[in-house]
Amino acid sequence: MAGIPERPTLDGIEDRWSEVWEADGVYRFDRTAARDQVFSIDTPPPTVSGSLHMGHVFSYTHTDTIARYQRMAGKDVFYPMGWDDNGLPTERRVQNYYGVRCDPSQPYVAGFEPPFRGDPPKDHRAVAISRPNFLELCDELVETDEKIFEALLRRLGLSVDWTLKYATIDERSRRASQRAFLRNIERGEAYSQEAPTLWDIDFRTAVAQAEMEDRERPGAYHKIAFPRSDGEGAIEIDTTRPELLAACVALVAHPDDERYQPLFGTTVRTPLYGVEVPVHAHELAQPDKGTGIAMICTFGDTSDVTWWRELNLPMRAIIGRDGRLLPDAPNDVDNAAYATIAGLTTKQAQTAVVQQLTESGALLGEPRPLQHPVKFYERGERPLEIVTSRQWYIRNGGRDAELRAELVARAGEVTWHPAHMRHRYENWVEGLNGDWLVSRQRFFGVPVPVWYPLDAAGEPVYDAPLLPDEALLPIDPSTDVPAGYESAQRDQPGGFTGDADILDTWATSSLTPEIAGRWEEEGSDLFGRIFPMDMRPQGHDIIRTWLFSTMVRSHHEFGVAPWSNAALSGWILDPDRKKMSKSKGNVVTPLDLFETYGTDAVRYWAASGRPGVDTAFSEDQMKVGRKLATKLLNVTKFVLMFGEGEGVAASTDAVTNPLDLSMLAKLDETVAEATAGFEAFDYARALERTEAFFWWFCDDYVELVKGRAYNSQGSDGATSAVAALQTALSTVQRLIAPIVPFAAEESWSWWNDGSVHAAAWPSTTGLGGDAKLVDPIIEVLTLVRRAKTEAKVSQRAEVTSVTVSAADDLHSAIELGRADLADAGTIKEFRVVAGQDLSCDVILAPTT
RNA sequence: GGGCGCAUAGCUCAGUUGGCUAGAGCGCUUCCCUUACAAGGAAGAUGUCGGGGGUUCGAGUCCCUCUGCGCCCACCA
Repeated sequence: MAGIPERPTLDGIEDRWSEVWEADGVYRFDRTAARDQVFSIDTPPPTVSGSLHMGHVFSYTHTDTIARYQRMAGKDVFYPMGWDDNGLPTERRVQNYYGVRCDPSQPYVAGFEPPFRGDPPKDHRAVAISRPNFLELCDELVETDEKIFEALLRRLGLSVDWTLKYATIDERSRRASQRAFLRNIERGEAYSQEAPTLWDIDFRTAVAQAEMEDRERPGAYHKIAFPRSDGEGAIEIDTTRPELLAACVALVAHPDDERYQPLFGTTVRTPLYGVEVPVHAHELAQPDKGTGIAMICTFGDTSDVTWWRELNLPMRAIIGRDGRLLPDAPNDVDNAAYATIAGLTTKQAQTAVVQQLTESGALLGEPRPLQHPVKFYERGERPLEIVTSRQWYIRNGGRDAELRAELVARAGEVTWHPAHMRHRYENWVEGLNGDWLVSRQRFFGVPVPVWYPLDAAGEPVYDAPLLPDEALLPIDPSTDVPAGYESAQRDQPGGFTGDADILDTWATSSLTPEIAGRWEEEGSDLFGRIFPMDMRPQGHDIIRTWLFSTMVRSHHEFGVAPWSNAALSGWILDPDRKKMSKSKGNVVTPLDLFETYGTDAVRYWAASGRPGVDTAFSEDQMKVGRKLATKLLNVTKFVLMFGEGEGVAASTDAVTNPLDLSMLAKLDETVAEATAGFEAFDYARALERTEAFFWWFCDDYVELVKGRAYNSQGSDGATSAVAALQTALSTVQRLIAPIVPFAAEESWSWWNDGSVHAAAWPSTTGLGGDAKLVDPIIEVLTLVRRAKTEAKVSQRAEVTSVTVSAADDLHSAIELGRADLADAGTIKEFRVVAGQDLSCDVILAPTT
């Protein structure tokens, strides 16, 4: 117990209490707790590729309020923190930060010093470094970034147990990721396949459907004439990608389209290249698009893939993995014509092809510009291409209706907050059109844990991958050697080769419950105590990635949904209702706001955003939060002045005055509502109810009974008032603690031992007072205040007499408040007379 | 094209199963240094509850419909 300070202040309480909480292990998870005593949280590991922003502060605060509530409600809270540091975002940051790029053909340099540490000049050309050197820099940068993240989240007051920290690149994560993936392979849930794949030409990796997004880009329709093989004129098609003409394998129109029905089964010749291609019918073709007949190329977009597959068309690939046209034409394409565009970028090739078509007369009219959506990797800068490559997939229902239905049904095991977020999940799952591509041609990630035997010709036998023993995990197939082989046999005919790819970052972060819970780690029984988890908090934008992928892995491995509740948080919006974006320069750093308003105030703003609802960034709300925190300190100081230093754990037995009981009845309602709010993961409602009571308590009730508490009406009245004040104070401090943990702890510490965050969640007093009894009395107080305000005198000014006119049924209540009102309003004479609506005749004492 | 959400005071939002004259905070106006708090306190003004129709004794709340805004998905020649 710290005692009451002279001048309560919020300054510095964050650092002070953070240290105490850490030292006392207030948030430490008890690993012996049984499953039904535990509340486990599948914390979203932030991507370690930059800085934490207000969106993080917003949603992490939401989760923390729930964690704190559950802890006070008696649960042993499993609240870990992780860092999502593997994958492309980190690689890109390393490239930009150090001015390097990974080139696996480079030799390792021991003790390598990067050219820069932070902000290389714009004209700097990235230095090519070996994969091990690159990975070392990844590790280095991630370590410093994570320290900064941890400091900020501690400052935010998150009640995480920092001893449970993990990172998605750490050894345990790699082990869990590889173990789960191997089991997917063994059960047939993961497979590798050579297939057309969405490909980012800058990152030079395959990407998944979930990571793809549309962006509006300018383009142009080009009308091209394909001469008919029978010599009867030409077929005109519109295309936005004339550069793919050499990759054309067919034309396609809708089967019902009478314009083209006579031509189905005939052939045409491609301009410039003279390749004979058939005219096909397919329902996917849209008669109202362009000329109603399209050229199919391998591959211009995803519908080309569909047509190519369903119409059994040949392959004429011309785009390489670097986004440039391949050096050699496909087999049956005139290589002389193709040579003029070989090696060009798609953009350069388009210019060249258009010029050639114009010269040959095959281009009809001028290109017609248009804006159209183009597919991008969500982190990419140039449009995705489609190339054929061998990749690993995990089955997610995209090619299997039965599995899809099972995954949709899993949503029913989860309570969604807010409920409509379930639709987004179902919508996504039902719209899947392919399995989950998990391999990436990148470097900083969990290696695909397989090798392939090489046949006599040195070709990999992909159908018979060599899998490691689980006990040896994690492995790196580029350095580790499969059982039964010698290191010298690597990449030798008859030997083996390691899979060079890594797993997509989601393939690991989809296992956060397993990673955090030390799934199948030797000597740990933790997982059984925390899984399935109670809560998955996350942004609604990653339902299709993180939420869904976690569901897929849990479904395959455990046949159960990984959590019982999913809490989806909204976006932060600019005050002008636009989604907050970094480019607009309107991003305020969290630390500045913590300094300006105090952490509690920022948390207050965050907690006022209802679950799942986009919320405007508002410093005004933070000011209100700061007021609340300040008020909590001040009213605590005031109430404790009456306790003679020892009013701790006030007994409600002493509360006898009906007004005090009425206040406690209101408090009981508040406790019930706040509890119901938190139970439903609605921290905003809990806050709103608590706050409404708190301000009423401070502004009205405390003012009303202040005099009595000062002993103006004898010791029984004072005892009742003080006991009621203390009961309410103790309760409010605990109700508000999940939202403003620092001010709550500070004020609690003045008169209690131990942390408020380890205290029991308040229960109702059950004293059965009449909550409404005190209302007309407060109303009279307000009328007296109004009279003074209108007379422009101090509230302390003396009142000669007050005549209250009120309906008969209020008289007894007002009588009960007579003495308190006289004190609070400095009223000499107080009368109650019969009347209709409540009104007051206030006669002020003459001022001198 | 399909799905979901939102629309209440100048602003940000509450309004839970339909029920007294529709609420809060911010902002605004006026006043007050009052022995917890002047980085405070008291009081006040402000609404065709997006439009139209329906159910009902009664609709911000339920049903239909229209409009506007936002998000997700599909389409992408």
